[in-house]
Amino acid sequence: MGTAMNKATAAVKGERVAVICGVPFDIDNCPVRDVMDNIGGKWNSLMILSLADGPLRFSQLRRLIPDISQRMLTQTLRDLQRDGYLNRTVYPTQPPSVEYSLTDLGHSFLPVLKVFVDWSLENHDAIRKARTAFDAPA
Amino acid sequence: MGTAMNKATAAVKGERVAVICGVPFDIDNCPVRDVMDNIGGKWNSLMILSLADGPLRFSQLRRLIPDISQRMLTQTLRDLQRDGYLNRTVYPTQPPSVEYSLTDLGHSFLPVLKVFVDWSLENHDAIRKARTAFDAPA
DNA sequence: CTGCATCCCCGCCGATACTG
DNA sequence: CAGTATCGGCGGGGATGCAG
Repeated sequence: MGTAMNKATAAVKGERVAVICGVPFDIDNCPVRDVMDNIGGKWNSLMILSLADGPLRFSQLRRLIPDISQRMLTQTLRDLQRDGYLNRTVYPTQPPSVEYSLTDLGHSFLPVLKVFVDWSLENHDAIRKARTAFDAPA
Repeated sequence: MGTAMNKATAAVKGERVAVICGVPFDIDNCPVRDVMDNIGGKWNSLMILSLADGPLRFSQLRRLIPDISQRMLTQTLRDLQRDGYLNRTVYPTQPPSVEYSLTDLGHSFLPVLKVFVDWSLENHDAIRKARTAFDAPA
């Protein structure tokens, strides 16, 4: 869900806005899309949920989410920190330990995520059924 | 956010589950991830919102969301139909017209989306500020 | 322990052209 | 009007190895 755009179209169009449900959507700088980019990644929402109950260190997160690679763990954490969801605190021990915790912004997002999680759990079966029905040979 | 996995790792691992916030997350078949895949695409959520007020035809959607290509419009609509969010009704006129509308599942998702949209609008500035602060040269 | 660098595959998405 | 087909770029994300 990138906001990327080549220069040609960028030069032609100017601030196209779609008004949907009374909400103006700036196609080129859409808040919804922007947030979706942040938490739509493979591990991002899981990461925020993991820190809901308190700070965790890198290796703790690694153990909590068994299937993530170091690479993606590092990258996901950096992305979320960059967008203000996470704090990163380095303790100069030997060897060093790094603790991650939710910011106020991160905490404020938890209820949103909860609504999403609840709906997903409740409707996942229906979705899977719809999918297999659709894929069934006509 | 694909649930894809090569056979080697699939054979090795068996039903790893991470318990986060009291909710068990089946890493390999995670409802949250599955739903996120559905509506995390570039146009998907916008499409659902567009149909919130009532059914629309293909060309109407095209006009409503000016920057989408035919290809992505078709594909997005098919994906959402496949997962049960949308109905697709063909009227055998000349030339044919096709109408898209939300299913019950699609309607039930609107409140979830609204929570998400509201939060995004409210916190977009904070996120952008966090981002530029993070990107600022140390 | 925490992280970065590299290689590489694959799927999203755009642009363009063509069909009933 | 409502699609389908094809090509191609770009980025997400996994595997592996190295570093402080």
